[in-house]
Amino acid sequence: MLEDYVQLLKMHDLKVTPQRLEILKYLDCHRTHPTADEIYTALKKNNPSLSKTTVYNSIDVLNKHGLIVILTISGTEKRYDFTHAPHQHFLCTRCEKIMDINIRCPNIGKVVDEGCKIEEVHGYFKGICRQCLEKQKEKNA
Amino acid sequence: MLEDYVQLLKMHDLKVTPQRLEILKYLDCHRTHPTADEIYTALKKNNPSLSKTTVYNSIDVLNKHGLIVILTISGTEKRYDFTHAPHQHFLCTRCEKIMDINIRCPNIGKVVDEGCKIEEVHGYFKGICRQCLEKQKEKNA
DNA sequence: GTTCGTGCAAATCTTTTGCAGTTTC
DNA sequence: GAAACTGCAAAAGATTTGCACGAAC
Repeated sequence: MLEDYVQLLKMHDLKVTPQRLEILKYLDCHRTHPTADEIYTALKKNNPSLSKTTVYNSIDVLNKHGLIVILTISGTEKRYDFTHAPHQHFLCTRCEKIMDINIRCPNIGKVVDEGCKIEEVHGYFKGICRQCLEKQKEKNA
Repeated sequence: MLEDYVQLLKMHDLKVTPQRLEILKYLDCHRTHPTADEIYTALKKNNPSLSKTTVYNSIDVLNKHGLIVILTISGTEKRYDFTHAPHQHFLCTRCEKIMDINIRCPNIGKVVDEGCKIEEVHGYFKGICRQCLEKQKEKNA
């Protein structure tokens, strides 16, 4: 519901603008870790005046308020994730797809030994995804 | 020993060039996760003809052969780490320093459930480091 | 009405590419 | 001597900045 995003923004004392609502909604509905450019291109269709600066600006505030997470698993561009249940990410180095994975690792996030305050935890795994492995198998056969 | 780096390169069937030796040595001796620019600036002092392209080229082959690891914990630029014992990284969002941390997480790297082949594991933690926390405490006092 | 957000153009920063000349093996 | 490496200049790609106008509260 769009009203949910309105509430979400208000809860964080953020001004409610159509652009922010659309970006939030897009990220909530597309858990595919899109780039800024992908968000921009997708939303531009229904809002031709949208600018990339606004996408970056909005991403920045939404992230600062914890509504979205920035992924740096791909070194070349940032990707964005609607904030939801903790999970890790897997990048296939063959097809470049990024997918959510769940790894049981009870110790993650519990490191306070060294006296530092941990606010964000990112588990990034890289390798070859099932589809790509299977494609290779077929090829070899 | 410089001879060690020569052997390391030869073991991987890589041509031994002064630039590669220097870069390897630099990363081995400076476990501070430097950027390409930091490596370049540091090595340029003793080798004024060094080019940034060579730094990037060398980094690329060394990484492809597993001698160094690329860190994407900072979204803005890549950082490099001489390959050694598995460990995780912590980025202080206040002072921007990146440090090694060790987290006991026996499950990490053992995910083959989903049928994907994991080749690299990166644990990135972000927050505020001890020094910055203490600085803040003093300020508040 | 004031504060904050949007969008344009230009700038910045990191990394990549094409290519001629040089080095390694 | 062939193949690979280096370094220059230019290009590419992502993100940021300055600023005028407009929207939200």
